[in-house]
Amino acid sequence: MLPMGQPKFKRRKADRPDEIVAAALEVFAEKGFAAARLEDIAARAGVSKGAIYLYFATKQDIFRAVVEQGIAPNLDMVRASLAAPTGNFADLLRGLVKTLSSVVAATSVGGIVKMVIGESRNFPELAQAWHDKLVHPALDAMTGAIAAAQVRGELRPGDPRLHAISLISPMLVGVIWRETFTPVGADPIDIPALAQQHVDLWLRGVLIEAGAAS
Amino acid sequence: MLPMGQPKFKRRKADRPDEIVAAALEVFAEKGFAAARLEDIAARAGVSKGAIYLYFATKQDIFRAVVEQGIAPNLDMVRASLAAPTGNFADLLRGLVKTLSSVVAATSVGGIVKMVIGESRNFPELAQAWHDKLVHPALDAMTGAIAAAQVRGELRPGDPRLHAISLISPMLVGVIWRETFTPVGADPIDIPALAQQHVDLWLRGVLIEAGAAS
Amino acid sequence: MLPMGQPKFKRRKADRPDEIVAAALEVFAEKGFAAARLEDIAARAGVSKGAIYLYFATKQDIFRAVVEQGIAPNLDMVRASLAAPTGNFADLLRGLVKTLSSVVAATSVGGIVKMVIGESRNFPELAQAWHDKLVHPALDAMTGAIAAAQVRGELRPGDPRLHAISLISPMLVGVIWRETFTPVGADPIDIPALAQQHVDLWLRGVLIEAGAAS
Amino acid sequence: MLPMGQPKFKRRKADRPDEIVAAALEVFAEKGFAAARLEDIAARAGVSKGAIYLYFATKQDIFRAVVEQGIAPNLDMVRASLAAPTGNFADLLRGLVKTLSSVVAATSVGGIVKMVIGESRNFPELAQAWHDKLVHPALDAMTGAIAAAQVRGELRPGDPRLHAISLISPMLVGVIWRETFTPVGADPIDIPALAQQHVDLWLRGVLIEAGAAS
DNA sequence: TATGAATGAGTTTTCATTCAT
DNA sequence: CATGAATGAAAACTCATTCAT
Repeated sequence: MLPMGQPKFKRRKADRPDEIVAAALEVFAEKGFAAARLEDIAARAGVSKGAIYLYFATKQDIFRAVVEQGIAPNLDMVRASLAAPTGNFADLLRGLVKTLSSVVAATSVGGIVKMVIGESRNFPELAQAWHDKLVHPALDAMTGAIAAAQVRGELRPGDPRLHAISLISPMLVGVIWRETFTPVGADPIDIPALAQQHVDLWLRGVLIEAGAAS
Repeated sequence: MLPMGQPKFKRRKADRPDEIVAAALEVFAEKGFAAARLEDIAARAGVSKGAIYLYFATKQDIFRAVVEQGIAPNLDMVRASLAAPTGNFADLLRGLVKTLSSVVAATSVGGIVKMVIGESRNFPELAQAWHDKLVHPALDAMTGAIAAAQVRGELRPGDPRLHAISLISPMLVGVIWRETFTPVGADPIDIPALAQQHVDLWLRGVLIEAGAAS
Repeated sequence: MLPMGQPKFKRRKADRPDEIVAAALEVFAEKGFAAARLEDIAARAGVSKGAIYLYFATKQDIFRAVVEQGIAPNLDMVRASLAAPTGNFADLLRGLVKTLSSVVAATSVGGIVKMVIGESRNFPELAQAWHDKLVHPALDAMTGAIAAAQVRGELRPGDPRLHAISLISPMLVGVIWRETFTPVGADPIDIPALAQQHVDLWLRGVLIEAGAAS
Repeated sequence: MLPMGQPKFKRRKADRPDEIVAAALEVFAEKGFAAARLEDIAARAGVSKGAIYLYFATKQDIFRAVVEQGIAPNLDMVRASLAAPTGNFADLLRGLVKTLSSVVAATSVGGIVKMVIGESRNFPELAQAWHDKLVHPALDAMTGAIAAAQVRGELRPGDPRLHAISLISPMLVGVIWRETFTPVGADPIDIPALAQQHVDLWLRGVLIEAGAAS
């Protein structure tokens, strides 16, 4: 029996749950919920199978933690963008999209999005949480901003919610493409470039109208 | 009313595979591959578990059949749209999108798309087949049409592949939304309306420019 | 509907059971009872799976028929050998062994023996039938002949049953070797040569005794 | 009585595989490979079905382990016998046979031999391993010893390999008899007695020749 | 707390047997 | 009689979860 207790470099137990969730995210994103094996998650988190049950009661709980943990940071980002000073719409949008596309490129939202989509029928509560807490507020905010800009005469008329959807769709598709087709040899999509070109086009129109060149 | 009543016979070898694939599509789309139970597929197809193995060697084979069977009809649709008379780009596009959005609204592509995305890591061959046989050709054709229209001076410059992605993204997102969020109480997205407004906007631009006709 | 009945070359239905038994013998000998598939037997017999059930109620019944059908012809052979005129023992034995080893070389007893050995615990009735109807009578007859020859002073003393076993063992081992090791590349055993040399040796002794050369 | 009572603990990773192999040997020897149920093996080993899969990947692997584990100890025995001091052939042989027949009487080779014979077509690799590692070396050694004794003038001429086969056959048949016919009521064969009488006879000859010493 | 051997319920897969044609 | 599609009971195998250490 060692006289002086544990080695000081031992990982703090307080970090364990996060490490497990991080490992679980990888495995779930790769295999989906049902095909993911607790043993793989444990191995990737560097703990034993049994240790996982010290922090989570069931496999479903881990999954829930993973998906819910993906909400908060993105929610913050959305809130931050909404809190921007109300300049003109074009500038607002360009700023937002820049932030968004860098977040999307840098984080693992991709995997979580895949999971939310793929397991929406098996975990409706999670799809709902994602919708209610993240997707709907974000979409709502953007819809509101568009409507306001329309009222101000900055934007043409048109259903503002559909406009909002049009705006973010390519980025979402870019993420899905990266998760789905790039790994099997498809040409990658340059998400920031796509986002920028899309927004430019969206803002300026693509048809060259006689006498109305930009 | 049929003169002699429907045959209630069990022997229908020729029809079985399609019935099984149809049932499997429903179950796989709902649960994903791993969580789908052969027993459920069998029950929904109205056959016994054993009968499935008269037509498919493994569960994976059923899955493959489902996903591959989703390629051909859509491929035909793409081909048909490409064979359209070469009018001006706007008309071509409006026609294509109309077809596309009605197909998307009427068929079960939604479920298959979900499966392809969700199981892309577990069945890379299928993701690849979908990409190589359907997604890439379709995207390529659209990219070509856009590039041609740019050359003709109908469209502004810009990366034509990214343009093509921008164009179809909202429809894809609409389908995913329908599969993911509508079932948990989210406001549905009117896909045809979205598609039309998106195309209009894409073609005409959304910013009201001084001196530009509507 | 054909006016004149069946084509005359159609196989007589009376032959069917035998054909099935013959096919079953092959498959059972190769795979053993449990691993043999009815479908394989049917295919090898050139009939449908269903047809088998017109002649046999269960798979076990086919197996019983196969094993029992292996008894009768061999039993006849034993009887014939026993009915031989009581010459001196050596001649009797040489005749018997010649017959025996040619039978063994020409027929499929090998496979049946394998089956009887391998399935003796699963079908004790069959092991018993083989013992009671074939093995025991044959062994008994030979034991009797040896005992008689001992009484006549032709043979040295010794347990006659053990002597009988000694005598036939090499032939049995030869058959088992042929079924077991020859197919995996072992040098084959020349059963007739083995039988003859064994009997010669058995009759004459192998030690060269001083002053007693044959 | 053990001082502290037997540990009734479940955790015995090191012992499990052997316990499972021992249990499997019994079940396989009784039922054959295909008819043996994992559940029976597990029950006889005192573990759950699942525990077996902690040590063996498939049912076939267990079978292989059982059969291969039967090779080594017998191989040792053969080697030991061969290492005997080169006395005259008769003594060598009597020693060998004594060892052999006691081993055969005391161990479970019988069951394994049955399995090797019965499953030779389903597991050719195992039949081959038994032949190459055990049967062939043993037979070869004996063949060599016989040939040498012939050269020394101790033994009469004759194919030494067939001689070797003649010599061991009765013991093999004795084992098979014990496994096959004794359980269904046949008179048992006294294997050591059979072996001794066989060797005596083999060495001395059975025909009483005029003028020959006993 | 932490481990990982052990459990057993649940799933895929096989195949003897049935039965509609 | 004959067929072979269909059935469903049985068996191999997996893996989330428990628990002795």
